[in-house]
Amino acid sequence: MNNVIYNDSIIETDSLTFDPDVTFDCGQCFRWDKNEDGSWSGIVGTKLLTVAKEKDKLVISGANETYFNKFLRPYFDFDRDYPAILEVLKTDSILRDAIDFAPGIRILHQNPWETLCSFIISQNNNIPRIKGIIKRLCETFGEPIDGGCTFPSARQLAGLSVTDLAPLRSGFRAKYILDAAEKVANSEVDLDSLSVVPLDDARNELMKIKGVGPKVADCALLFGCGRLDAFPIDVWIKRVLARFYPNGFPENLKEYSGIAQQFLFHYARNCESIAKTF
DNA sequence: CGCCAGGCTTCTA
DNA sequence: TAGAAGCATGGC
Repeated sequence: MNNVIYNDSIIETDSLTFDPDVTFDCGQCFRWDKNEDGSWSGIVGTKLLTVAKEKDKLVISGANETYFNKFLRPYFDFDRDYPAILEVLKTDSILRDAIDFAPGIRILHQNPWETLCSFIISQNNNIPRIKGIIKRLCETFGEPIDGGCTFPSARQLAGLSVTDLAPLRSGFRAKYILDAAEKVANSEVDLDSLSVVPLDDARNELMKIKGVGPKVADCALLFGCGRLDAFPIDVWIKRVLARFYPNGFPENLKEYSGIAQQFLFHYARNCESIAKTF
């Protein structure tokens, strides 16, 4: 996206290809919260950011220019040509409806460890409680920063016990979090390789962790490793596939099937005329 | 009270 | 090797 302007600690971009209301609320991230004035605040790395709509622009504050270029540009995937990708996806009639329903969804490129850990917590769970567990995880084991806490690293969690994690109230998932932390901290699972190796190899690498199956692995790959070809299949996507793609998802769109998945997920759950028929 | 929540592991036939 | 049960917790 070339219409991103840095201006005295404020980043302006257009609101056409980035709508915070759907991007932050479509189930891909858990550390952004809506403020009373309609803006969003969330922690990315070591900074608390705020994203606010102003007319047809978005204003992102909380980062200096160096931080923006090094961390936020990749996080928001600002250098990817979303309009061009969406044009291709819209050659499919179902995707055209899904994209028109909420055109401002972007796939965030989050930290791989944070994403993996978050989606381990997400299993058989609902979004408000997922956010609560993650909040307590950061407050208990992360580092304090201005306005909140960082997400604890795998190294910070490795070596802890299930009893140590009791304050999170994460239930049966605590042992999975610890297994992930240990395997990542001792390099038994190599997160750095996941963005470059073949997709199946990346999934199998992640599934060495207890409590990580195909769905959690694909979410970590799509939302945390920039693997836009990863296609997480949950109950909603299963319904979409069964009804709209009985012969399988179009082969020619697989390169960006992860982006397509997120539009379909949001569409199936939030478009009333579709959701109520499932 | 029972059911469900962006699943996965374990048990069973 | 498919299919169901069990899993912690909390909201409704």
